[in-house]
Amino acid sequence: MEYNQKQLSILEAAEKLFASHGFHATSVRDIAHEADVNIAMISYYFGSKEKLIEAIFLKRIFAWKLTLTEMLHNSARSYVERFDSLVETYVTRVMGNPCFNLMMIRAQIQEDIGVNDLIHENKKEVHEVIKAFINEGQESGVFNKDLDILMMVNTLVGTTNHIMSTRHHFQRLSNLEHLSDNELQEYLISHTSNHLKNLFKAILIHEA
Amino acid sequence: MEYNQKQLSILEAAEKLFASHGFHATSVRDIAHEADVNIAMISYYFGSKEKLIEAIFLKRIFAWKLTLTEMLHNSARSYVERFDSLVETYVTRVMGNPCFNLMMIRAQIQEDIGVNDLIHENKKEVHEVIKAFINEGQESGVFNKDLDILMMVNTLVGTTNHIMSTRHHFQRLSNLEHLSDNELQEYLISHTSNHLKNLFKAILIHEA
DNA sequence: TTGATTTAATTAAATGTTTGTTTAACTTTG
DNA sequence: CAAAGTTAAACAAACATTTAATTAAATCAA
Repeated sequence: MEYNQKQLSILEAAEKLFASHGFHATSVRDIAHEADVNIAMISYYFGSKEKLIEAIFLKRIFAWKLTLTEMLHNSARSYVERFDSLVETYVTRVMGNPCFNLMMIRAQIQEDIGVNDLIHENKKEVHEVIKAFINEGQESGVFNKDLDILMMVNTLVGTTNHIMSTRHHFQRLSNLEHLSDNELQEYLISHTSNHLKNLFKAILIHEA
Repeated sequence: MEYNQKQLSILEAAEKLFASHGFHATSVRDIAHEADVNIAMISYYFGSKEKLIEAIFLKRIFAWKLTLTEMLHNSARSYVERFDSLVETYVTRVMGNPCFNLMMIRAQIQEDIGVNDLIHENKKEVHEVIKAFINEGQESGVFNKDLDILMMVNTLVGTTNHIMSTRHHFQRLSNLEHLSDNELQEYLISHTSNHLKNLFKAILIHEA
């Protein structure tokens, strides 16, 4: 799990190219060229194109699970604070790593890329953690009963991913074409997380 | 725009394969085999693999724009009824045509497939129609002011697409593995559209 | 520290498939 | 009998991966 500079160049280049052109449309030649290494280095270090994409996923998924669990178990903060922080952290993470998250979306859609089982296993664990947190908040009387937690998670993930993956359509539709990529990213983080927090608060803590 | 049986077989096979394996991972040989036609027929009828995918998009997009406009302009129904019908019709359409919608999602993510401009143009028109409808509802006092319509549309589209494209993950997480594909589809249509209607109603017609 | 020897890193070239598209011959149809 | 439909075979280009040769780095006894 420890990579040298050349391996990191390959991982970064692959993530970028897989994200914008897709796994199958990206040749190992393209990756080697983008990373400025010889073609054979990819087989030498990672074995194959398939194993390369697996390495990318394993690295990121592990880190996210850790962040999430620590955040929701932080009992120093109120349930509402922790929920807001969940939304904001998730949105920030997706908007901040568009390349990786586009890869992830594509891998879930595609049935033939080997990492699908890995992703499902991770989804399940993440869902359990969030469900446990919200149930705890319900028992302590902060959150409403009768919440469809799975649907809420799907709204969080679906909305955020959709806005991220079509952000340039969004930019044009909002007349924000004067913004730089970084400015757009900041804008999307604040607007998306505020929108979602409002939406969820309406069913989480207000009466029906 | 009028296709014979052989052309329809090709279109259907291509839609299915592009959806599950992606554009680049699907060879014209695969399509020819799935459609049970000779390889050369694809070039003969559609010119190229690129023009084949364009034909698929043009056919579907035109039909959806027509349905939507007619529905929202039907002044015999109340604003709330028309809004509910918008949500329900959209969800039904996405869940009912997973192949095509997976293709659409992928095309938006991928920058190199030629249909991206076509999709953006369509998105813009659809957004204008929905915006005009909601503004009308606001002026007649049915809907709240200060709505971020673009964010709402992104939540509708993002949530629905996400649930559709990860429906088998969803099925496992909900312990619904005993359902057939058709039963699952029915379940997803009703649950997703009810969830979204509730969510939107909380910010559309209830006070802040 | 030196020099011998092994290991790891790197390369250009070659390998054998698979790709999208075309061709030229053949059959069916109006 | 010409036009449209259909086919198997052929095409060059691009593909992922391997090979064999070369260089750099590491190891270690003297």
